[in-house]
Amino acid sequence: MMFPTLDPLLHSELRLAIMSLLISDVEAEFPYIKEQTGATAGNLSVQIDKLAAADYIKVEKSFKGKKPCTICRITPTGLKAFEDYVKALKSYLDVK
Amino acid sequence: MMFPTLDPLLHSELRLAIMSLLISDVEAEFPYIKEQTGATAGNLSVQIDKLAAADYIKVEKSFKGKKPCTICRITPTGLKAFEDYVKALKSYLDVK
DNA sequence: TAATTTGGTTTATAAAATAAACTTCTTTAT
DNA sequence: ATAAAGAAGTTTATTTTATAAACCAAATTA
Repeated sequence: MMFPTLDPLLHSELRLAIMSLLISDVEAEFPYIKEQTGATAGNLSVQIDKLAAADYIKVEKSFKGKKPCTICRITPTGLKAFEDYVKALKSYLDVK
Repeated sequence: MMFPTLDPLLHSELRLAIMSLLISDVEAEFPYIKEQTGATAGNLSVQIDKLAAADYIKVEKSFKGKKPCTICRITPTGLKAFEDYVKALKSYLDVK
């Protein structure tokens, strides 16, 4: 096949946005990701779980004062996957 | 929202591959697209229909000798959509 | 003439995305 | 002190999408 497969975990608008954020921001809290992506909390929760299950991100739960706080960070695996995804996408986009 | 929405019609591996082919090749026959994308005929047929329904491509059916022949071409609408999609994607990928 | 191949379409199933409903705890207002 | 509202998520249900399997008609090959 001339087109490489696109990692289905990354080929999703919301998950890609999450990863994109985590690459530039190093770490981000749930509400911040929610605000930046415009996603609903439910959708975001589900997609974060999927990324975490694949070890693309790490999720750390703690308390900020009395409130629960969920922090996400990208992993080396996730970074590699993102880079590979971008590379693969280029085969589709660099049409010349 | 800081991430633009990605046209769901294009944010699909197979449909994107089809569009990518049609941009470089101007026109392509069903079996050629099938071979280049590695898709099954059924899947390809469905996805071509969706692109045609949105007027992203035009499908022309004829006969080549005795055999049916399905030719696909991208439309100006499709080209515009593809360009917009690429532009939108860059917001996700150009992480710096 | 029977089996196989070509060129597809239609239908059914599996997987994914998304939203709606719910939970727990906190803060604010009465 | 208590009720209402808000924050921070999770769980579950629904819808959509992708994909494969089954099918069909005509042509070719054995």
